Formats: sequence, structure tokens, C-alpha cells
Amino acid sequence: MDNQTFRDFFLGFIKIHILYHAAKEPIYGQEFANELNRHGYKISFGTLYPIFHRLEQKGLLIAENKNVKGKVRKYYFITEKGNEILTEARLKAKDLVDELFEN
Amino acid sequence: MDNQTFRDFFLGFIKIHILYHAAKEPIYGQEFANELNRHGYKISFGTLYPIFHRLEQKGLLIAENKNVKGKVRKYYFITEKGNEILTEARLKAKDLVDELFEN
DNA sequence: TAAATTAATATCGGTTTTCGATAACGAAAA
DNA sequence: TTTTCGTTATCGAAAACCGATATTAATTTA
Repeated sequence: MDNQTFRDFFLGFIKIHILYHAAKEPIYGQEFANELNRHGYKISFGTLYPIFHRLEQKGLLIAENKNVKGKVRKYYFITEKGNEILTEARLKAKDLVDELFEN
Repeated sequence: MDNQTFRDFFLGFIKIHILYHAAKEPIYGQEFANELNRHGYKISFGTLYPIFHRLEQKGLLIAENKNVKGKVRKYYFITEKGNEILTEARLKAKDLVDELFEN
């Protein structure tokens, strides 16, 4: 599967994963990108950062700057609304994937 | 979850489902849209048809016109390459969704 | 204390995708 | 020959994507 097809199919999954990870513990861009890389998924910062911004605008995440070893990180926390959306998205995602394995 | 968020998260899933359904039996636009509706998912024809076109351009689907009761339908069949991509996508999708339920 | 380094976020501009609305198609029916 | 009807195609504006480049801010080095 070429990269373009991969992103076309899976960028939505990655957005749900952002909520999922932010629900477990605050995340920031570089770290999240690194974790994606570790799993073999690549995403440009020009794509990733605007996604964070939009999730924040929609009220699903909240950002908080934190200074770590002299570098400013923008940590994202999930909101209550974000958690509700995550719960809903998780179930829908499961249904859709389960259906792919029927037959 | 508002419609825009839904599409943002799930349009990729729907693309995989197009391959999945085309692998089971030939599908055409209206019917596929109807089935999505039945499951509560909405997608505009201005979005759906170009998706079919791109999947065809990439060699994952092949189209064939068929005349049914005087109406021309464009049936899409999956190709061998499409089947390979589907198999790969299905596994990746499962992994990603399984991870959403860890913890 | 000025310059360079570093980890990180932000944004730019060109391209692609999305999408509601509207147009076009083609066979059958009127 | 016009109308109807199920269906596909396309339009134009908005949004998203993305690789590249710029910016930020504290620390280290000179």
C-alpha cells in the first residue's frame, strides 16, 4: 500500500487515536509523531499540528504549554466532550471493523 | 458527534468498506449510498463518486456499465490489486481499533 | 553577553479532497 | 418527440493535506 493510499484510509483512525492517547495522558506533537513512526505510520507536522488545533477548536482537547528542559511543549489534554466523542467513535470504529471480518 | 467530525474520522473507514463490498459483489453508487444511509452514515454523491473514480484510477476497482430497467448503472468490481490492498487495510484497521480498547 | 544549538510549534503556498448543488445522461414510457 | 426517472458527472468554493521553511524560547557555548 502506497503512502498516499495509507493516509487516505487511515488519517481518520489516527485522529481517533489522538483522542485516545490524550485520554490516557497528556500528549504533545513530537512525541505523538514519534510514536506513530515507531508503529510504522508517518504523518507530516504540517498535517499533525493543524489537526491538534482543530480538535482544540472543537473543544475536544485543551492545550497547555509546559517548559521541559528549556523547551516549550504544548501538551494536549482531553476534555469531557472529547471523552464522549471518543467513546462514541471507538464503538463506531469497532462496528465498522468487525463488519470487515464478516463472511 | 456532529456530521463534520463524523466524516473527518470515518471517511477512511468508508473507503475501505467500498473495497470490502466490491469484493463480495459488484456495487454501484446509489446502492452503496443507500446502504450507508441504512446504517446511519451519510455521504454526498459529490464525495462518493470521485472516490470511486480515484479507486478506479489506482487500479483497485474496475467499472462496468450495466443497463437495468432502462437505467445505466456503473458497477464496480474489485481487482486483484484491490483485494491485496483490502487484506492489508483490514488487518491494519483491526490493529488500530484493537488498540483503542486496550487499558 | 552574544551567538549557536536544540527541541519544539507554527505557518506558507501549492495541491488535493470534500461536498452540496446542479447538470447531464440514456433508456423507457407517455 | 417530450417527459420521466434512476443514475452518474461535474462545478466552484471551502477545507484539508503536506513538505518545506520559519519561528520560538530557553540553554549551552564561545
